[in-house]
Amino acid sequence: MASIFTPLPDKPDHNALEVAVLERWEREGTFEQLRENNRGGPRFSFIDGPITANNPMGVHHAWGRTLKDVFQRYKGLRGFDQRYQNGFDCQGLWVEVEVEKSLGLNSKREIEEYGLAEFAARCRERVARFSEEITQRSQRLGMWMDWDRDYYTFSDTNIEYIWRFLAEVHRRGWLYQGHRSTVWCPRCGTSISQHEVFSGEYRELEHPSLFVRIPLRGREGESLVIWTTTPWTLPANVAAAVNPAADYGLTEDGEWWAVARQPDATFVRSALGGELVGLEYEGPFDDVPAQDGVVHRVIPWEDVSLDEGTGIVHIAPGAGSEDFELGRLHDLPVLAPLDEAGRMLPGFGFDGLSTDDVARPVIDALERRGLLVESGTIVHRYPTCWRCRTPLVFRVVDDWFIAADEVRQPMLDANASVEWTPDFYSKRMDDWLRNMDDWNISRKRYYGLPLPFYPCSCGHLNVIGSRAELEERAIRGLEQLQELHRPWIDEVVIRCAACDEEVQRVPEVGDAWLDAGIVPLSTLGWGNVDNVFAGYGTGAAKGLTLADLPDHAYWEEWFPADWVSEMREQIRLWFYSISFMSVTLVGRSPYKRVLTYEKLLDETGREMHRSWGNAIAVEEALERMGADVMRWQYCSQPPSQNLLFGYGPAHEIKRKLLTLWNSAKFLVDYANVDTWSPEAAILEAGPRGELEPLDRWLVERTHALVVEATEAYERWLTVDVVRAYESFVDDLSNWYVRRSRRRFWEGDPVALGTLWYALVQGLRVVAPLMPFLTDHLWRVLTEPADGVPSSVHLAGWPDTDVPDESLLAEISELRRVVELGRQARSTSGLKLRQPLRALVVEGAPLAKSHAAEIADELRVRDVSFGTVDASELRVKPNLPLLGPKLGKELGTVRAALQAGDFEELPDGGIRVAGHDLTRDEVLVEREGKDGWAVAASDGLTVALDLHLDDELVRAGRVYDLIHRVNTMRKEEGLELTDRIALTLPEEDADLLEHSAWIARETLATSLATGAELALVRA
RNA sequence: GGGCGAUUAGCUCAGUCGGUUAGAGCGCCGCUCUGAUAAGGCGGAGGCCCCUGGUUCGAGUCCAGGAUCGCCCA
Repeated sequence: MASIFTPLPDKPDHNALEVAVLERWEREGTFEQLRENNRGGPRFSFIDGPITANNPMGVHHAWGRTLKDVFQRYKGLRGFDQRYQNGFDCQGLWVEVEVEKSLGLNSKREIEEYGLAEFAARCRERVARFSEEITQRSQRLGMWMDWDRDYYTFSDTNIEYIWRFLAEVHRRGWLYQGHRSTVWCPRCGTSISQHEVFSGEYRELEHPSLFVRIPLRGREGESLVIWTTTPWTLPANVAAAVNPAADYGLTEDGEWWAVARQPDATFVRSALGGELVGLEYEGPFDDVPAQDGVVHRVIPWEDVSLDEGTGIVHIAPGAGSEDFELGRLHDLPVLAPLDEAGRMLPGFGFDGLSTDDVARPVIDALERRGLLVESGTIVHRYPTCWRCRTPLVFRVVDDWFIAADEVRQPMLDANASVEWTPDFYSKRMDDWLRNMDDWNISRKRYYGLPLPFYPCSCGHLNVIGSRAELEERAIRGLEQLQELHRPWIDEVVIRCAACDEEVQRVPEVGDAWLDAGIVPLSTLGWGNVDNVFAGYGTGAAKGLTLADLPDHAYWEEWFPADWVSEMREQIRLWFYSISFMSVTLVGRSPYKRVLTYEKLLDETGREMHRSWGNAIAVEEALERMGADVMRWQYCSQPPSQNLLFGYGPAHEIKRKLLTLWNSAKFLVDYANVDTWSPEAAILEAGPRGELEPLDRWLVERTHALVVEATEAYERWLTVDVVRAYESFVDDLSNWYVRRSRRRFWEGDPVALGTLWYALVQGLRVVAPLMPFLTDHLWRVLTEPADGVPSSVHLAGWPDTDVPDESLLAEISELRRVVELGRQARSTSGLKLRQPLRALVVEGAPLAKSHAAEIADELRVRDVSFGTVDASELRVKPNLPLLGPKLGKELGTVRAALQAGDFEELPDGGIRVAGHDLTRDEVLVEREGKDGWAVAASDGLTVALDLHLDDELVRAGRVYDLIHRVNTMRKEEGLELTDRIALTLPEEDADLLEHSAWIARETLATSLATGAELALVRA
């Protein structure tokens, strides 16, 4: 006879199962069906922060992508219409650097020799390749997205939207070209913006540590001592800063130090910093041409630290950002010593040397002239480039900036309306916004957003806001403009709006966060007149995507996002840039809610690094643990903490999932034996027939799960879904199934129906987290029932019936009784196979109706509820009741109770320290009773009668015998249903009075006695 | 220096509205089950809940100060 349910193997093969489910989704168009079902439903707008299509996807990406998928799936189950648009970040420094590496180029000069058009082609190829790879991995992870309609930030459409933003920024007067000190990567040859600096790593680096004497003019024999870790900045020195409020002292050697820095020194003279201000000194490299005419002065600076160095700070406005700001304040000359590649410019005495190479000659020169007080090294944290890990330097260059001051408050206001998960991140966003500098948007590079700035020699800055405007104002170059990228865009020359002269574009490209930041406007068609089918795939994105360019009405519907989710560092990156651009253009936050999360580390808590050998590749994880297990691991994590990811935790999860699997397998196996099959009606109405209390409990327990899980999803906390579900499975398996085994062996349809209901409802609740296993089990469990959706993902959300709390409380009290009973048994030294006569329970009124279950669970003949007659009585105050009632008196009462200084009243109350307390106001526990095992906790006491008689001992032997026989059955390889002929040894002949019992439990068709215990298949 | 977090068992973490003997998983020890078996169940050992003050009848929990760690900004 054919099985009703497809039998399940002993354990799941996650990888194979997931691949099969993926094929089924594909074959049956499951995702398309879901979208079709939800079309026209309420909208849930999610906007995807773009993933860089530049490298393979990592397990840390898989975390974020899992969360995105989980909540879209949840909303899908709840009937929400969604866009499911994935995004790729496609241009900027990150792509360039990887392409450079793969081509073996290592400088800007080499890129230019290679040719910009060719270089751009290689960049696009890389994006095409990795967007495809990331798509495949994401699909394997179970991510449901509209994969043919991704947005690519290098599309001309996206670029045009950014132009429009920049034109608006210019119109408001926020755009300026700044001659400023910026953080610079000497290898990449470009500046790094404030938010990028901290994306790079601070590395422990060893640098020189120099104490240098600079002689004061007009004060023979007196010098200031300064400290620096960057010798290359010394030739650019123009001033020395002192803390005006600090004490300085002159040593016997004629050196000025902050007193705080030389606590043990003897000073021949002392002065406040303020008194030193204005003094002139000889610079350390006055002889170099760049220093011609520079007068070196002492200036005041409140921020001079007295915690390190000498308390006198060397100032080089051309080589440090604070120095530059101070220089402006005090009108100091700016000597910029470095070229684009971080090498010393002519005129500083060390032509062409790198910042590292210059250290030695500088030290030697100082030494020679007797200016070196001390030379050593220091290991300190130093910022490095976020792409190539080269240590960064400061350079004074012309960069383009967007002034942030006017948009700061509106952005703060917008953030005030955003709901953050976890909520404290809102404060971090505020902090970032309050401190944000002007946005450095230009990069002196090649493959990126072409900044549409055309500064004319007449002084007018032309900013082009669209391709149409460009075409209208172009004089030449349009014919070869295949896309809005270098080198083609550089050939287009326009006419100046002010003076009609020809103007060329600046060579700079834009910060990649402009590309990602415009997405809430560009992908949704803000301000666009007509929907353009497949209209987003323009320029470099042509052929990569079929995404539409929607019209403005669509934008109105889908903006702002109901929800976005990215990792924490996106606060200063994507959350910042989308907010900046949306607040500027449309005056409001582009998202209403955010889920953000911490960092992914290896399972021992170390960062993952390929070179450390502890990185886990996505493919390997998918194969070895499977997508569901990965996803479960991600979802188990509170988002405010680092996730420790690895195979160890994965193994634990597999074991937990095995409990679920076994519960399902248990149902399938016995239903197949008993030819029970489910009906679709159970899904909505619950199990049918005469439900036992335990069945009703499982139904309510299931309702409680649905309610808990729903609340957790609504709070965007997957970890609470996981906890709720794991506890549910534990209850289902270790209480319901274990308590109900016999009913399944007997084919009880009510038990089968109840378990089926609980399992299937449970699957629905975690389907978003674990889409494969749930759908596989759903299919196996629902196939025999007509009219059930073909996939759990099409089944919608279960009704959130309010669970019957009183029934749940009843069972939880029952379980406490059993737990204490087990504790009592374990202290008694009598094994569970030995039945006992009696158990007395005190303090568990709710469990009364479950006496039979308690008896069975603890293998006790008689369970009674009443007072345990024990030698010791322990009474404790019921604090939540007595605290408010007694106030300060509570201490006295408590002490008296503890000391045993009380008397029992006839009604069960307690008289203590002049107070009559009712039965409810105290917790009574008892212990110590001869011949009994007593256990107590939280006002609940159980006492187990340990006296044995012949009848009990014989019954214990029967249990032992049954156990031995069943072990033998298994060893002989008998099937569950095989019948046997059983022979008992002569000495057990007295057990034959229980032959019916023995026969039933061992499936024996005949019992006899013989020389030894034996069985044969009947 | 400013901001945001964290600190609970050997490890990783829960801890509800302030309430009685502070929990779980892993690891360790012991027991048990043998119709989940490279599993399951039960029990045990293992805690200065970072420190100091305060509020309170009562503080792991609330408040203040400090320490240490992490992150963000100077």
